[in-house]
Formats: sequence, C-alpha cells, structure tokens
Amino acid sequence: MARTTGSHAGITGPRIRQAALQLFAQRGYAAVSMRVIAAEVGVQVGALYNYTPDKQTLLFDLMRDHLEALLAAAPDPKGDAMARLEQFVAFHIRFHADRPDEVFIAYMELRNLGPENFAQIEALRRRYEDRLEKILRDGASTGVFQVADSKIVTLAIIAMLTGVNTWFRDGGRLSLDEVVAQYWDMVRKAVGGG
Amino acid sequence: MARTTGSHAGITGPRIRQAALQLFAQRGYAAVSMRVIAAEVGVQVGALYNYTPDKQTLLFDLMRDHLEALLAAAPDPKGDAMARLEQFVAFHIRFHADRPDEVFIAYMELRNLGPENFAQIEALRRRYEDRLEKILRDGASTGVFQVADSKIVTLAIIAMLTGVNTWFRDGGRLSLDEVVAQYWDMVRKAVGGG
DNA sequence: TTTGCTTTTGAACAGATGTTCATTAAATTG
DNA sequence: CAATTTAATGAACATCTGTTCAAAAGCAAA
Repeated sequence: MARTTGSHAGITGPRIRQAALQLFAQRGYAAVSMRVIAAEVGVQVGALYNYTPDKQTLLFDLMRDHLEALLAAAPDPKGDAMARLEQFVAFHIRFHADRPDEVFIAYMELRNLGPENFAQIEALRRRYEDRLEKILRDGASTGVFQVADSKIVTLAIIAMLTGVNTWFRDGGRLSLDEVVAQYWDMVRKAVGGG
Repeated sequence: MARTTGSHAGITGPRIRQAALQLFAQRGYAAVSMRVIAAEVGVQVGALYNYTPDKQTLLFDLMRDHLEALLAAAPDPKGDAMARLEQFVAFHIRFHADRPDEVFIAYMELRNLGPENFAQIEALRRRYEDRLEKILRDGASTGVFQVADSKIVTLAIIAMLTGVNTWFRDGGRLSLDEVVAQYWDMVRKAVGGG
C-alpha cells in the first residue's frame, strides 16, 4: 500500500524535511538515522529515497533553503548607514529567533557536508556577511562609524547577534522587542556611531 | 602482547584523550567510533575501556577538563572594573584561540551528554559567565559602564569573543595582539565606558 | 625465575547503519 | 471501467556500532 490514511496528495516530501529539521537540530545529524526520520513521518525507510538521493543531501537542502530564505527575506537597504545597520540588527535577531532549528543546523552541521556542498553553503553565508560589511564600510567612509577593520566588526556583530539564539526563549524574561533594543544599543555604541 | 613498541609507561590514557579530542572536533562525537579512536592511538578497541567506562564519559571528561582549566587559568581580577574587563577580554580571546578543539567540542557536543553530565558542564560554564557579569555589574554600579541588563551584555560579549575561534587562524592577516586590540575596542565602546 | 599485577588482545554479542530494489498498492488519466 | 504513473512497502545487503571478557602478554618486585 502507498498510504493508508490517504486523502492528502504529495505531502510526504515536506513532512520528511520537517521531521529531519527537528531531529537533526535536537540530536545532531550523525545521531539521527534514516529509520528514525521515517518513523517520525510514519513511513518506511525506503520511502525517504523517493524524496532525497541520500541523507547528506537532505541536510544540505535544509541548510541551503535556510540561507536562501535568509538572503531573500533581508529587507532592501534604506536610508543612511546608521539606519541600515539598525535595520540589519533588528532583522537578523528576529529572523533567527523565528527559526532556531534551521539556525542551529546551519551552524553546527557544516562538518557533515562534503567539500562541494560545504563550499556552496559557505558561499551563501558569505553573501549575507557581505551585506553587513558593506553597511559598515559605507558608514566608515562617511565618518558615521569608527570602524577600523570592517571584516572583523562584521564577524563580531554577527556572532553576537546569532548568540541570542542560544538563550532566547519565547515567554522568557525579555520580549523580542526588548532584546532587539538592547542589542541595537550595544552595536550602535560598538561601531562608534551616535 | 600488551604493547609491541614498549618503553614508555602508562601513556595510553593521555593519548586516547588527545585522539578523541581531535577526532570529536573534526568529525563530531557521533560520527567518531571507538574503533577509529583506538586506531588513531594504535591500539585495539577493548583497550580503551581500561581508561573510560564508556564513550560519553570520554566526551564529558574532555569538556569538564576544558572548563575547569578555563576557570583555573583566568587571572585574579585586579584594578577597577574597566581594567578587569580589559583583562577578561584579552584572557578569553587568548585562552580560546589556544584551544580550538576543546572550545569547539564544549560548545557543539552538549547534546550528546546525558542530563546529569549536561548539568555539570552548564554549571561550570555559568560560573565563568558569572565572573564577567560581576565585572559588568560592578562597573555599572559605579557609573563606569552604561549597562542596562548585565546578563544580556554578558552573553553578548562572550558570544562575540568566542566567535573569534570560527575564523582566526595563526599566520593569517591579523596577529592575536591585533585581534585582542580590536575586540577590546568594540567591547569598551559597547559597554559605554571611556 | 617465579609470583602477582596491569594492560592489551581478539573475538564475540546483539543490534543499528545507509542504501537498493522487486513487488504491491494507490492515485491519476483516458 | 482499464491503463498508466507515482509512491510505499518490506526485505535484504554488507558493514559498522558500543561494549564485554576470557585468554595472553608485558612488567615489577622478590
């Protein structure tokens, strides 16, 4: 039999991706077997291979889709460097806080990719970093920011902002608005603007 | 036979730990089998169990030793809050840059610990974070720092500093001295001091 | 050299691993 | 309805997994 509960068409693919996402984030890619993913979806192992050529591609697709969504969702830069930096900080925190599983995987499972897949993911990540670096260089060139080394400051800011995901929980002591405000305060001061 | 090359006494334990450290950091805990560790040491699998009761304890010991070394190596706080913060930043970057494998494992393999081991590691980590938070609270109370939420600033600074490990390489564009100077500049400004 | 202790071996255990594929069932199309 | 395409099954594959343990080997002291 193909499916016993029937009625919905072609929904297995997304369900596999969702199960893999959660399981990889919780237990780690190497600790999750194809059989466990299949069980979570309610299907036998063999069925997974109608949707992915192999396990690593399942991981790679999750990462690539996440990073492409990140690049696609980032708002078009508007205003001066200061305004664009504020926009970037708020966007980064909110986008990442909304997708803890994807973020976790995209940062922690890089070593489970083959060289070719790894290079693709790194290229996407660099495109994202370059957007922040461009803001910093623009601000530095007009004197709005005091940033000696834009590459270092870029990586420092991104590490700081992404770090929110390690502790932020919905319904915790602070709202996301408060978190965004606090981090923007730190970033604004760190780049020596205003 | 116990060992064919003989001559050195009781050195297998450290060699197992070193092999496990490198392999866990490179491939991830779940992706490294006891047999691979044994092969790296030049010994059969069974011999490993003279030095660790199980695989997870091997991981746990590496993490605990790393965090205890971190706590033991941190310099005694001297001077005012500003001086102590500068001391902390320099120490953190240098200590972590010296031990990339340990740092990587201690951050990435937490989910492979059982609840009891996890709690112990988290307790050690919190003790380290508390040291930074104390510096920030002291500085805030004397008006040296403008820090509204010391917990958030603590986590933000640690994330930013630890992020150095993701890109810093010996012999790269920047020396560690330069990195320390740049990060201290950012941290100093971010806390609103001087 | 003989005794005793420590360490390593090598094999075994019971089960899990990613992946393939012929068969079967369901869904879609005519 | 029948014909065709799509999708899931269930078993099999060869290999790897953490861990155990009796037997063998190495070492130190007497």
